[in-house]
Amino acid sequence: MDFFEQVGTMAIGSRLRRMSGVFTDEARQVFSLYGVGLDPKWFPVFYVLSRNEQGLSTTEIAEEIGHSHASVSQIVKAMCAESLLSTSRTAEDARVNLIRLSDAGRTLVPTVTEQCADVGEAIDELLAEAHSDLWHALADVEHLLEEKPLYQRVKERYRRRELKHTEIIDYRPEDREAFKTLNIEWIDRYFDVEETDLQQLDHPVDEIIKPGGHILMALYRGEVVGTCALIKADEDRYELAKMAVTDRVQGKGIGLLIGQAVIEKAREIGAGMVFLESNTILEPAIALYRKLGFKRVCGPPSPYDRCNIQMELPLV
Amino acid sequence: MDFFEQVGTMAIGSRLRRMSGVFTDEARQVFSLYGVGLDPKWFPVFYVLSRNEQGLSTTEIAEEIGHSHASVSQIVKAMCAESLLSTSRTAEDARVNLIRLSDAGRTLVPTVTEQCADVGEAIDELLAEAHSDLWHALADVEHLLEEKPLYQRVKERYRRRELKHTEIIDYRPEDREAFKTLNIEWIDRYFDVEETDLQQLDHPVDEIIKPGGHILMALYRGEVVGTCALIKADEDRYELAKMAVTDRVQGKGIGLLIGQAVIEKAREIGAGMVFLESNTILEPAIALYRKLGFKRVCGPPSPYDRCNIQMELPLV
DNA sequence: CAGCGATCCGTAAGTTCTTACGTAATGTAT
DNA sequence: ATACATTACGTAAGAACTTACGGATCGCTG
Repeated sequence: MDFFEQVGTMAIGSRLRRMSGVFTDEARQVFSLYGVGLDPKWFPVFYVLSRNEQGLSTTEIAEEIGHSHASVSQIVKAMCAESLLSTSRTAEDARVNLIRLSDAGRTLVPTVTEQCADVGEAIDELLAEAHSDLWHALADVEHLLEEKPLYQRVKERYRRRELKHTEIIDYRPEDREAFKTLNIEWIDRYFDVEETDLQQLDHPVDEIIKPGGHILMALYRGEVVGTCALIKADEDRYELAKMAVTDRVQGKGIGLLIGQAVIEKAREIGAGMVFLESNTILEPAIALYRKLGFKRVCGPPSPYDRCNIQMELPLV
Repeated sequence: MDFFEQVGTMAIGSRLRRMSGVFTDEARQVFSLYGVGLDPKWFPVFYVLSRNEQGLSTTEIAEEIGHSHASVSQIVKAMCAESLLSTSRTAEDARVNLIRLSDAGRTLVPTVTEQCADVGEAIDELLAEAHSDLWHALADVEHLLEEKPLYQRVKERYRRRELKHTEIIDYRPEDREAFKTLNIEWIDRYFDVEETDLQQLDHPVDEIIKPGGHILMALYRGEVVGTCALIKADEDRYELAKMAVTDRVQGKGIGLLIGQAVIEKAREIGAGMVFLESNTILEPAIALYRKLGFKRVCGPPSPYDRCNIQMELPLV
């Protein structure tokens, strides 16, 4: 059982579960000590009902105690079987089940109140003996997780790790095939490939690079997985286009990396601004552009049918 | 959901469970992020096997990760179905199922190791941001609960509370019936009622009080629930006998209270020592006597058949 | 007022453990 | 060597929730 020592904090989930199990077991004993015929799992329901004399609906109880409504429904059913509760449909709304303590249930309140006081004190004593404050630590962690879930924290690290295996390079002659495939792949999924597309995809050097543009390729573990072009519009303005990252490496932040590299490239060559055209149904892409600093603008109509949004990023 | 605020620390069990649920959900996402086909619940098993190249038995894994062997058995079955593990009976003992990672399983180790590192870091970061140290708080509480379980802590309070409703008084004429019933009740359960018993139980005043002894009665919420006699043996020595507490109020510490009162009474009347006779099958009683300070001695044979142990408590 | 989505609830089934139980293999005491 | 307790294991069933689903009922909309 030195498992926890070995894997350390990573096993915090299991550890919390185990500890909660310990408390559950203890609770069982405590409840039998006080001799009220109350199943420990009924306690939360009993408690909220004891301080809501006028009764509560299933959903209200569920929200109050943080269970699902189904769970409350089951507990209420069991407590009714012991005739601790009485239920009735409300007059105003025939859907809601108004639940309240029965007379039998109310007779338990004084004892349960005493029990609460004793248990509360005992736990306070327990927590006070510890060097670190478990109760506040739980509250802290709860808040911190709300602010930024663990998944996101891990993902940041994951990306950082994956980016070490990612490299952005300038277009090489052997990338011609990949440049085309990567783009066709996604255009085809959402739209029809247009003539303008094929023109550029088939002749990247003539159509993009020779006129003063650039093409960057993203390599992941040595393999081409993404691309993005910077097409010269005029002396000052460049278009970010033909951005594509293969599905296989989605979620590693490679899109962001190649986007940043393209903007960096634009700065290097003295561009005053970068613009792009896209479609609002490509939500992740739009989010990425926004993250890169692009703002939506209304410009002249696009040569592409599929575009319904224009964005730009001033560089000076 | 201000339930936790209202019931306070008493709901710590639920709170721990909820938090462990949050971590479990997060874990699910993290595991899918890294794309190893590993069910989060398999992780502990996978982990211990990854650092025990030579293989482990079901029970060994269970002990290591703190699950039941049945749980491990089920997990192993599932992992075998995905051919992540290989199992074989050992040569020395045909009962044990030697479990180890298969080749397929071993190929996951590097990725899982990376994942562990990332998750570990992320959680460390998370915990470091909190003001109180959750990890150490858990460890502290675990130790404190081992030392003195919650049940015991609550019980102390319960008894204290119940003792407020308990009162020890001197024998009154109207207690004659109760004095007899309380004693017959328990003697009858374990032994046969003897002639000596009946003599004293039927004539407590003549047999016990008039010869210089005392009888105390315990009242719980005004009702007689226990009794104990102090019988004069000679000028210096008194016998503690006829101690009985009704089942109904067992566990409230009333036995201890009445015992202490009897010893107090013995002190008052200048006794040099108190002795008693009992039977070792009455374990709770013996434990109580010990708690009162009595030590086992070997004395002259008892007039009661049922007695096989003698104890005494010097008062000076 | 018919139509339709939203809401409330109860039942069923699933999840992830656990305890209970039966079986086969070992140890051990007679 | 035979009987009996012990150990290791797997299966089944249970515990305490959850999610999924479907049936009523409501409120709104045209």
